Amino acid sequence: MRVVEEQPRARDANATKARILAAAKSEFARLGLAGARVDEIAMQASANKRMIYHYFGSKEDLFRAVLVEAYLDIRNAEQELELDHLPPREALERLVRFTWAYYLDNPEFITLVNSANLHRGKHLEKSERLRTASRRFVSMVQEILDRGVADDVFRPGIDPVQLNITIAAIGYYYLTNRFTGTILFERDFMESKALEDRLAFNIDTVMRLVLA
Amino acid sequence: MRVVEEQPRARDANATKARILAAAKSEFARLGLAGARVDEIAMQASANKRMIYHYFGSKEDLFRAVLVEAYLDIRNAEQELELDHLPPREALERLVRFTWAYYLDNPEFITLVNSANLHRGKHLEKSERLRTASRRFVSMVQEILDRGVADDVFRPGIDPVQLNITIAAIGYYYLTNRFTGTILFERDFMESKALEDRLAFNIDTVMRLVLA
DNA sequence: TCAGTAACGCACTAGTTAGTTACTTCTTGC
DNA sequence: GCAAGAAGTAACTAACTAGTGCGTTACTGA
Repeated sequence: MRVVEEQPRARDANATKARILAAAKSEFARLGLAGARVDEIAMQASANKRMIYHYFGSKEDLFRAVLVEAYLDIRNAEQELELDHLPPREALERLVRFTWAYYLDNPEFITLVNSANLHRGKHLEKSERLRTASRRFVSMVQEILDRGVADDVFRPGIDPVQLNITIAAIGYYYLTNRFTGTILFERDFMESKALEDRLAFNIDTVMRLVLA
Repeated sequence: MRVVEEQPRARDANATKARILAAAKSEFARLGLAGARVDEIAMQASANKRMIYHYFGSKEDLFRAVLVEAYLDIRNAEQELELDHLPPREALERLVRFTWAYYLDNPEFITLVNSANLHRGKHLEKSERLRTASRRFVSMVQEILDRGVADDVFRPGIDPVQLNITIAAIGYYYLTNRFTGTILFERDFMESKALEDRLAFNIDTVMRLVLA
């Protein structure tokens, strides 16, 4: 007698791997490496826990895979900006707006990076793909700065890495510490007016930093 | 027969509490709330685990106590700066230098704040002492800005909270993400020259932001 | 001086957790 | 059409972990 039954899922290694990775990203972002539970990741991925060990080897290696993917995602998004088609001022402002929007739209990126650094970066070692992507990103900013200096709108001698760090910092810090910030400073950090104000302040900060 | 024996420790509730709190701060900073182990904290404090539950109630309440202490510590240090005796420019530069030095000298503060925010601030709720301390800090910066505007060295209309956040951000981000930063940007973030450069860049950033 | 109380410690428990064993089921290249 | 390997599953384990029960030891105030 054949009653209504769940179909066994079509077998698809790539899809299963992707579901595990997505569930892991969400759980590691929400609870950190130590706080996340492998069983919970398996459940969220609608996969068997054994599959996690089959595809990724260990909890730490899964975390490693999540981190690499998260970094490649943001570096890819940055490349799609095509800032070299814009005048230097517009290009830089667009980069500041993009960075801010990316953190807002991908809050798990921030907590993953925090977790990676809590563990002193040991899950990110020697990934040549990441280093290449970062190099390309720094060159992109360097080029904007060079064009700005040539046009006499930016002052010379600005280190593109320091500038990058600052652009990231002024958005990242506000968002990662929004909970303690909201409590200590008695204002809602996530209210839309507050977000607007912060973005405007950040654009102003960066422009005053680079303008000739 | 009395052989050589450990003396039972003199009983001192405050000392035991303080040792537990110090050990907890170190462990929570190093491993996060989920990663820290109550047994390890007890061992590091040379205390019995039972004492932790006696004095603090639970692992989460111990974490709460560590966080409140960490915030009160930095706010107290800030108050000792006595910036109101300095001309506005010097006062602001001193604040930037202080913030940077505090993070460098108290790296556990940064990871504790990150952990507090990973848990969405729920361990920091409704501490009136902290709110009072924060208010006093914002007033301090507001006063520097006001004096600067009166002296025509600072431009008017700067929000002291936004300025505070930025001053914290540009130091905090660099240091908290120094591990991934070192890997991605292929430079040692903690080398003394790198630290100097970053501080100089940050002072420059803040000055360009506020100067008239 | 001694009873009451606070500090302290041992040994345990109930529940969890990363990782594994031993198996079945599906898919694919020949 | 079928062998072989890959995908998938359930049940298990050994180690761990927050929290506790219950007893002992040192202070302290009356």
